[in-house]
Amino acid sequence: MSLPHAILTALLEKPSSGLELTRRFDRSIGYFWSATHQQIYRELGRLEAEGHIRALPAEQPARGQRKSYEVLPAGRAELARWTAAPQDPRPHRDPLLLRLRASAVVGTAGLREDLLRHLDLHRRQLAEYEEIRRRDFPPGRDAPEDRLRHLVLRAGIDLETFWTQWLDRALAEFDEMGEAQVTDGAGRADGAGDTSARAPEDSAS
Amino acid sequence: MSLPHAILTALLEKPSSGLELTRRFDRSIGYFWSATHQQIYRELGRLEAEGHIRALPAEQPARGQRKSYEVLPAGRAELARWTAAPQDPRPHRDPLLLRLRASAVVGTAGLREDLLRHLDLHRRQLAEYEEIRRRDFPPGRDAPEDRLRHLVLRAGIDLETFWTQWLDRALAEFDEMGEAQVTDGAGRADGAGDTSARAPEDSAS
DNA sequence: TAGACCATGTAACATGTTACATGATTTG
DNA sequence: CAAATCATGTAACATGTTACATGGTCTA
Repeated sequence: MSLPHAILTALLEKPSSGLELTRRFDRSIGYFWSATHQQIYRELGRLEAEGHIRALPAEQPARGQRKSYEVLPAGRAELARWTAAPQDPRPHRDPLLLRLRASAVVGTAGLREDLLRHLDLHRRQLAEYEEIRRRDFPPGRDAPEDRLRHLVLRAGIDLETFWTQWLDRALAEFDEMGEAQVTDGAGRADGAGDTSARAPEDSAS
Repeated sequence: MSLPHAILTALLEKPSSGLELTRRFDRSIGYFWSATHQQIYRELGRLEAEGHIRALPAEQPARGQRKSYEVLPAGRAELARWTAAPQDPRPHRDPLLLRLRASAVVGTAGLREDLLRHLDLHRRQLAEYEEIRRRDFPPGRDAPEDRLRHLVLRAGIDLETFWTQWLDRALAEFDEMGEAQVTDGAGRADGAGDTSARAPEDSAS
């Protein structure tokens, strides 16, 4: 239920064509709500059908011609409604944590390299956010809109900081485990294995 | 591509029926890969069809009868393969950050209460994780599997810590903005509004 | 024996992903 | 004018969500 509202926000900030939106989703908005161009075109169609946006009049016809959209009053009202309505936090879904947990059962083979790769990616993302911060939020601006957007950016910075720190620690643990490491993996995929590998968390009642 | 692997991990830790899995997904595994019972039953069916798991023989017939599953060698091998294979981090999707950004354009009405509510929810989750940590990871255990699972738990703890801190700060900002607050919202949904509300991040290139 | 809950499922739909198609514009 | 790239889309599929259905077991 969020993609249309992400698009409405982006269009209110600046009327755009589908491709422009796609590019902006690769930069700013997409940092916390990503979308592919297929999703965006599909959603633009729906939003137009619902009367929330309209194509800017510029006598452009069919395929291959760019088409810009702007938000209509009904769209703005819908966005305001959605923003004000309470919403529960959505549950996390993180494959990397899942793989780590799986590795406690089937072995850590291959994982370390990918942790390193992720660490690098998160460091780059962090650097990118900090560059944006330097550029767009110099000390002393405090229009409410700037404060709100700065707050969002700080969430991104703090999240990436968390990941880099956590991955550092994870890698340190991997190194400490050293030889004692569970490198089993497919080695005994013959299934004669123990099923005693219960995870502690499940011990709860 | 992760749900089947989450289920394989859970079943390796302990063979279970669909409902038992559902409950465990509400507790431990589900903290970083949630799933409803419908998803779980659908996926159990597929995993069985693929020969990755099998129902434990216990002459239980049709509907309404519990059916336990265990992982077969092929399933364990598939899990090991998946765990070792590199995977890119998936992009974030966070409606709350989106709403905050939208509020820079359509007003902050209603948001503060929901931030408070989220703060409360994250504090509770944090307390729950710390309770699990006290119970299951007393100092001095260092079997590799425990270390790996502890690492995962710490990611949960650190993430919830991040959210509580960030929400604290966000609420402080809201209070500072005070009267100057953008409480507009539907107030001028007549659409005569400014479209000059460009977000700084978009100024790139 | 009626109602609550346990346990497994079906169906319909919404959202997200991947692969491909098509016309327009630019550039060598 | 051929090839690359821009811009908009279609189709098929995978995943996730919501609402409901069905039979079994327990308890007042």
